[in-house]
Amino acid sequence: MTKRPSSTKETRTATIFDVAKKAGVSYGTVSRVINNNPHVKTETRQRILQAMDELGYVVNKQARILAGGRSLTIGLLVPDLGTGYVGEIMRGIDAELSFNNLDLVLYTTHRTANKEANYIANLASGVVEGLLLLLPRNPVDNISSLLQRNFPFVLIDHQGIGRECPAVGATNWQGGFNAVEYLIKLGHKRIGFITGSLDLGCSIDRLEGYRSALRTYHLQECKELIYEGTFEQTDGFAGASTFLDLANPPTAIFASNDVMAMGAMDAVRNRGLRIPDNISIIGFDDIPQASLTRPALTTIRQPLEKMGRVATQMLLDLLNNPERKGKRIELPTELVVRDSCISIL
Amino acid sequence: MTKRPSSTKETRTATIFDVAKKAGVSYGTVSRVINNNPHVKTETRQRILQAMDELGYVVNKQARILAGGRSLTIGLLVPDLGTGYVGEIMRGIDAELSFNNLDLVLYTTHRTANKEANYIANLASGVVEGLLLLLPRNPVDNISSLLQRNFPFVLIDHQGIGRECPAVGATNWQGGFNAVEYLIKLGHKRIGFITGSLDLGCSIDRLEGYRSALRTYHLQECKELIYEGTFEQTDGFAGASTFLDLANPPTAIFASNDVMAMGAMDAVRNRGLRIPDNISIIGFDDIPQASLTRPALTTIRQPLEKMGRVATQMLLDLLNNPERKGKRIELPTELVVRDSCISIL
DNA sequence: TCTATTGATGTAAGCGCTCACACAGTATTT
DNA sequence: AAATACTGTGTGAGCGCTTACATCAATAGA
Repeated sequence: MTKRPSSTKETRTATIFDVAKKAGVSYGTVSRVINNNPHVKTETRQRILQAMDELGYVVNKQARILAGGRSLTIGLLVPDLGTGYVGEIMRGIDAELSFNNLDLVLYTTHRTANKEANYIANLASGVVEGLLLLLPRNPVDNISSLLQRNFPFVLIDHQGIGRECPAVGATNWQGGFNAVEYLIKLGHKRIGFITGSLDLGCSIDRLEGYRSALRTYHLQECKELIYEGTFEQTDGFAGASTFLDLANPPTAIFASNDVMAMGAMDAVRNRGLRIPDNISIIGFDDIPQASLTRPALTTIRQPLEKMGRVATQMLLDLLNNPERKGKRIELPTELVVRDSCISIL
Repeated sequence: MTKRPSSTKETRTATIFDVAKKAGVSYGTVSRVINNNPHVKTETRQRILQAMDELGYVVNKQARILAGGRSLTIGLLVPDLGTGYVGEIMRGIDAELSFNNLDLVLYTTHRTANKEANYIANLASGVVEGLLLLLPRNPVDNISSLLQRNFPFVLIDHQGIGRECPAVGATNWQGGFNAVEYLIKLGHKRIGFITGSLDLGCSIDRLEGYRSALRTYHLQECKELIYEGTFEQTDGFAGASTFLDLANPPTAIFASNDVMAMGAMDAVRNRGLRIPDNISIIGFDDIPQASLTRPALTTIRQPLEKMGRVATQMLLDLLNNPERKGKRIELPTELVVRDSCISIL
């Protein structure tokens, strides 16, 4: 309960009253300038701006929010930190926010799971103006609560519930299709697929893309060539191992994300096999590590950084136009050919 | 300037007054309960707590800060996002903060570079109670400003100015020494060293560790075997390339961080040489990618996640005991042997 | 038994701001 | 020329809380 230095006399920071006094106007006018209210004479505005500058005045965010103003900060809810995936998206968000002079409050899921009330209250008390939800774990609860409160938010890399939510994703179906098509054109006929968590729409879409490509090229879908994973490296390892144990193992493996692809690479090497000579591997995401593996991983690039950017823009748009109903945007994926796939024709 | 739903009548959240009314006490007493003031009868406290619970009351942070209370959030200043290095440290910070029920506001350097005033003002107005500075770019300015304001902060992976600052780092000297000692014991006599940014204390320390190890084992330090980098992958590539152009190239390269080590690996492979057969490479950090490279990178592990944790604990300690003068803590580094170094004895 | 101390509560003031309203002055309309 | 609009500004109230002080009862010390 220590008193902050800022509240002691000596370090007092300037308030609108100080500015008003210095500029010879009332505090109300200063407030108008702060809020870009047009009803201020240009000359007066100049004078106030100058006074602010000389005093080093900066608006007190707490007071502003409390009085009903804007907080100019948005919240970001992420499942966890430290994976390249989240980092990339955050970079995009940060860049966009920075450009618009907004602050970022970070919430991690494990935290808010315990303190749901607190987190909701933060929203309610205006700490953040809007929310960016990155791959939320228990989306239905959160989202319906937000919808009900009419609180602005954008989902990232998540389908939302009932497609009614503002969301930014990638063309997962197309990406899956392209990956498999690429392998097929390389001559592969037996292609193993390691899925992501099937409770996530993106995973389903990638799976459907895989299936569709097989159908398009008149290949039979084999049950034993689909392994259900959860986006973890160990799933990739296990999936690939399972495939290699098959009597008739696949000649190529498509993993629903890069991390699992790396796990698969490990499994393959573990058997003394070589990539891509003995088996081709393709991933999904193009996280920064993908180009660093040996062999460098061929993958479907999701524009993660851009997804962050676009989602943020969308949220800002929603904030400025509350009546607007956010829609779902899908950013195109792209095949990035590196060294982990080979033609067997 | 849209009004938040929270300020409309229908969605009004409960205030201390609502709680007070429900519990049949005055708002002051409710405030006491919130702030753990001992002067409340246990029975009364129970009643208030229950009322809070029933009303779903949560304290309004803005009002609390404005009135002079604690914000319960701390700020984190990072140079950028998306590298494994920052992510790992953030994980530690987040875990510790989460444990203590504190929120996190994220500032990235590029942003605050432009908006220095804003950032300082945020501090002054109590948005954050303390600050964690991760590898600040222009540390002298920031730090002296913070010291002068007597504002609580902790440096991470940075020496500070004049060793007077609370800081958490790793045993960079020892780590550098151990890396080189390991190579020497493997029989290497010509060891190239790629430095980090030499304006950072940690880089200097690693360099000194390198030198000290050479001296200890009676090896001559060669000017041409020290390449000055800036922690970027391209520096690793350039440094290794330079070494390989030497008439008498080194048999091992020690890079001041893993990212540069990866760059060096690329350069080596680019010449058609093999790691570790033709040249051994050792890094520093042990970022998550390090174990994914081929061959897996031998490196000096910095306990990044732990550094984040410890720094956070230190900051919390500082907040609770303002009179205490934070000291510098160095966490031990550790040699992680993987596959990128080989004995040439 | 009377005063000093502490415990438990209530109350006033104010943190720095925004918003709604009031009101003067100027411009535009009829 | 009067009515109507706007422009530009000042003022009051209040956001939800903490803090300092006031109050009053209960206990302790003399």
